[in-house]
Amino acid sequence: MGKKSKAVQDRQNGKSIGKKKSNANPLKRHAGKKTVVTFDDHQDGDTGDSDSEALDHVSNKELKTRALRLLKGRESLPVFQNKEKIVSHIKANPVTILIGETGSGKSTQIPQFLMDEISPMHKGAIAVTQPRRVAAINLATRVAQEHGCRIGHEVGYSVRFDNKSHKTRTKLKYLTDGMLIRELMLDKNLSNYKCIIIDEAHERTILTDLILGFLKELQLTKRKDLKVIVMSATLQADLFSKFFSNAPILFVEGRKFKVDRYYLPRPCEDIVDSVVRCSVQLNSSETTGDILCFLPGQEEIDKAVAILNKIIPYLDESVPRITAYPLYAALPPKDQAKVFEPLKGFKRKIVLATNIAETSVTIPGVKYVIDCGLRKVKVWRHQLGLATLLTVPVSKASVAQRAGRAGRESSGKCFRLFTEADYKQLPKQSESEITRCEITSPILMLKQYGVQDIVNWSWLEHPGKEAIISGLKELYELGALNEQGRVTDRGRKMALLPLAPHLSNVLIHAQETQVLPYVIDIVSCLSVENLVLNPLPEERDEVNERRRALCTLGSKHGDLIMLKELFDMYQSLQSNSEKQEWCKQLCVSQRGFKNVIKVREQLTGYMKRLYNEPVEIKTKQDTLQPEEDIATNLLQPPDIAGVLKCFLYGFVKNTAIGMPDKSFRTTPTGEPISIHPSSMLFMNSGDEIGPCPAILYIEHVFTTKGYARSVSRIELAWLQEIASGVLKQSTR
DNA sequence: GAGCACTGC
Repeated sequence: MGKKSKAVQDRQNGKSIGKKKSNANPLKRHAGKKTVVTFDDHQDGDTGDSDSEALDHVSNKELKTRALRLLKGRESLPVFQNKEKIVSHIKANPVTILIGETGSGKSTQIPQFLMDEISPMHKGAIAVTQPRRVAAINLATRVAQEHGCRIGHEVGYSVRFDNKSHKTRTKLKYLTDGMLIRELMLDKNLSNYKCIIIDEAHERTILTDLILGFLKELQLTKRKDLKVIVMSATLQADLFSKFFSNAPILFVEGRKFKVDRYYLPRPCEDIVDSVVRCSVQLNSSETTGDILCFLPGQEEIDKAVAILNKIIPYLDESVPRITAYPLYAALPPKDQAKVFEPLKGFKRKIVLATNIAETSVTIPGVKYVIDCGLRKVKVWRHQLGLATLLTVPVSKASVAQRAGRAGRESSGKCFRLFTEADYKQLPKQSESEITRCEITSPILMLKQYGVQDIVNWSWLEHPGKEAIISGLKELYELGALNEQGRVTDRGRKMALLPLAPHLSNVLIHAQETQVLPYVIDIVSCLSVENLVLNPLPEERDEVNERRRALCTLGSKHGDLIMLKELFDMYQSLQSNSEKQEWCKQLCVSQRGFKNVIKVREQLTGYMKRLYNEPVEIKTKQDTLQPEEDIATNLLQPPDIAGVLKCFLYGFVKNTAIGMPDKSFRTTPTGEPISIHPSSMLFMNSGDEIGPCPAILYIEHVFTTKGYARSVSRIELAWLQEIASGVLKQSTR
């Protein structure tokens, strides 16, 4: 059904493919000359990424044949059998809540049904949002194959730094929820779309929650014709249904294998110990299949791996040889990749992972799951203005998701390191992001969109009045909102930058004080996660020493300046192998630095547009200098003051004053705060410039005590200069 | 003397 029309569409597109290629790669490399980003809704195909169309040599006929071959597999998916029912249901209702279990094929098939079946009278495309980039790219790639077209034509995707979609030609677009929010800001009515599908809505990310609120309001006002489908894997259906005035719920069962669940007869005392015991026992009793263990954090994982490695030599010859792998986000990508390598011979993988393996990473070959039932979660305290990192029990939904990891390829077993009674006590769902995070950025988005009354907006789940008020206050203090609560010119700029409002403000000040080229590098580094990695305990001291020796300014002025020094050094290295070796030596992520370059290009483009003037960007040649020169030429001490003062404009509240006993107390509340051991300034004796009179930090996290992360040394005079200015503004 | 997980034209 509808296959013929697809073929026709493809033939029509055959011509434009060649044309596309000829103007596909004009830009890149020379950052000084071009702007990658524009503020226009310019969705044309890929913007010149060199990996563009690997399928170019394949004929349209061949694409069709390949699609036909995939059809059999599609037809066996559970959603396919219910196609008629699903489609007629969606046609009849403005909002459909679709509960599809994993393996039902909902994310790939339903959008394709709608592509064929929604009346062509309805102009516009179908958008499918995903919380993660890789998912959006993978789904789009798969669906393009099934549909028999090239990626970026009828089927495409749009994620940060990578857009393979066409404004008019693309009929089905997979995008990250962040990208759809961006599109909403530019086109408040989403007039290019006839249907929006929100996938993985049960994950309840802040951005998905926001989109659902926007969609509800749109449907009530300017887009009564807009179809909305909310897809969710587990039971949060009632919440979504109620939110969309009791929209009907559709269930589609999945196709997964049976997973047997086992509980402990009584609670365990030490989860690391229990995980190790359980996996070793499992290794002796079961012959095939790998083991995936969920532990709350890096500390527990490293411990468990160390214990397993000690035990391995003593294992009986008759049982498979164990290889233990840690898996968490802060691990260098190379080590992360090891969990995917198949083992040869009489061997078994034991992967010890954080929550990363619950949704983001799927490990093939897993037949057994050991779940300690805990995870770490960051909770923002609005009253205190700091984040706390807590170890908490997971939800029933999470526990089910984790167990499901054992039944992806065949039937499996899941061992829960808690009692069945404890299981029954678990909350149904985890606390959603919107209720536990800082929401300055979402509030600014809403304001910029034109929402006046934030408290009474159509929140899927209300973040709480307190959170909204502290967010509004914060935005006012940053100069993003005026006394009437309206977005200022500065606020408009801040909303357009893909950064937290605090960092946007830093960038704006940098522009105003002519230090943008330095500051933009540091801000880019800060917005890339896991750039500076944590060395393993045995290499920790060496790595710290190397960093200290290379970053001479950073060791005096702190982590922000260190980031700049590291980035300059990275850029100055010629060959890839040199870069690789350098990254390894300093325990920093090469992939991270590649992202820094992308972020910097994007931010540079935005700043250029915002100020309508060229921003001076150093080309490779400008930053190419030996390490000594970086210290002498690139950042002179007066510049450092100027650079750090910019950060003070975004983070005045994140400052602490040095006490005579070398401890620090925060300026807003006088709480004690310690410099995090990962900081350059940790154990800093002050050297020739004396102990820090005050510090500025990007993050304040409470774990065992209050820690300042990404710390810089500042002078009391700067603090007085800037704090009084900010104070004046906020008390006016 | 320590680091849950995502994401943004």
